[in-house]
Amino acid sequence: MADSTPANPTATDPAAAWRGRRRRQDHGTKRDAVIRTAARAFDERGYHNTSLDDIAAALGVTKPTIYYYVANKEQLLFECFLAGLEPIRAALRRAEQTPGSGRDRLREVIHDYAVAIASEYGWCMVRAEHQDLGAELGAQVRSLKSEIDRAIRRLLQGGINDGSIAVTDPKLAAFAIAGALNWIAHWYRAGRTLTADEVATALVQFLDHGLAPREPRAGKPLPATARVRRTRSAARA
Amino acid sequence: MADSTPANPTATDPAAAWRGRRRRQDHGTKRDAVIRTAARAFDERGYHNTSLDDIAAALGVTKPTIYYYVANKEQLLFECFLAGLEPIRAALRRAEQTPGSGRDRLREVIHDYAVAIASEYGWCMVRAEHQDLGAELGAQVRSLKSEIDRAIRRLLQGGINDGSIAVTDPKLAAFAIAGALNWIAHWYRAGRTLTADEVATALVQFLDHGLAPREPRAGKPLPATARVRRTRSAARA
DNA sequence: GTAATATTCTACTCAACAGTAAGTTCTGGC
DNA sequence: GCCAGAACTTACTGTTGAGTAGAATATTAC
Repeated sequence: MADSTPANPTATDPAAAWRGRRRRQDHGTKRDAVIRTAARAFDERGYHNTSLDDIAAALGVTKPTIYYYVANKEQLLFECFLAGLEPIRAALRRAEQTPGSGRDRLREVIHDYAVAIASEYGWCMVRAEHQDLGAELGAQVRSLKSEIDRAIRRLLQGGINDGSIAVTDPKLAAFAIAGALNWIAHWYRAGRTLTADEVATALVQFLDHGLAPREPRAGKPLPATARVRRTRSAARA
Repeated sequence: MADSTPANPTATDPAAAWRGRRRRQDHGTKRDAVIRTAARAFDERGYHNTSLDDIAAALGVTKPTIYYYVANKEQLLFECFLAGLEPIRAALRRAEQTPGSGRDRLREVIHDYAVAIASEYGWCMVRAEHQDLGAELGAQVRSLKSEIDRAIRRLLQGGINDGSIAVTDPKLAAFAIAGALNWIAHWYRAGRTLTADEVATALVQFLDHGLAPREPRAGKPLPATARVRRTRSAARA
């Protein structure tokens, strides 16, 4: 749902915002193009290996032009983060208002979350270092991320309460689910064998299988604390 | 090999390798101290926000001393990666030689993998960018990582074949599991509420629950990890 | 048209930091 | 007690890249 503007060429080729007639383009369109191009460059080469000159070159402009649209490099990364995060927040808002079991609602969120991470903003959301944003923006990112974490935990807890989900530790489960989804940003490349939607659907299936209660019949809790034997891992202090 | 010296103070405080009266220390010990200190610094501030002067200062030496032990900054990161990876490779080797169902063997690997990621080398293994190593070392890292990925897929496939594991897509499942585990490097901090072993055990439980077949099959008794907790809530349609 | 404003450019500054040259000090071997 | 080489230092170089000043050009308003 991110780039749904009907026939928007800047979605596939942001530099198009500058090409063609030098007519006064919408300021917002160009700003979006800057952000999207930056996100792609960061994804490809990393934040520190991407100079603003690189991004400018990809857009067919010069470095000061970028400063006309964003305050500095930090803020550029921050905007990439926000742009990518929006669909996830939307999905969570939707889930809050949707009726249904916790598990059903979580399934929807997992799907949309996965698609969002598979987007060009995935890197900025998942792999960018908080230290690269300043103290100010870093704290904002942290806050937004933990908000999402809490929302997922709430969904899990809801599912546990209504019996649609069976996990022992919702906090750990939330981390595990987030990890499985965020990891998409590490391995997925658009345009290969799988579409983002296929990946999302497959992960929904895998995770949902793990969340489901083991047996549909109620009222027979097993005292199961599966212990891993052979603990010969050296303690690190 | 890495930190096997019994009462080794350099494990907690690598700078100790230089302190004390004993000037001429073992070359290997100091080199390990350099690598471990670098790993911690990278974890804390990121690769690019850590200068070699920072690492040198943490060790109580000067920058050229670091060059006495490693060729350059890239190689330093690479060594951190290798150091962290070793326990994982060991766990996989062990699994290959161990009898038992695919699921049992995978459980062991997951545990040891999680502990390894929770180590001080977790950042270097998971979050370091391949581009920051050169083409040469980057390719080596990629190769080692994909080797691990293949091993996990093999374990999954083995479990599918012997009926102890039920997943539809082993490739996707391997990514999901790796993601859940690697994500530890993003959120876990040693010395807080949980020990590495506790985290590992909890994740083993969560993931194992997801891998288990839905209902017990004939001839393959499953360990009692299943757990259904029903609260008194009514089901909603 | 012309003034006002928006946009983009050229041409810089300045600091950070990887990496090095060349010298100094320590230590074990003899 | 002297030497060879290991270990470490001080003091540099060169480059890269973020960020800026101010001029130039385009676009809109009138």
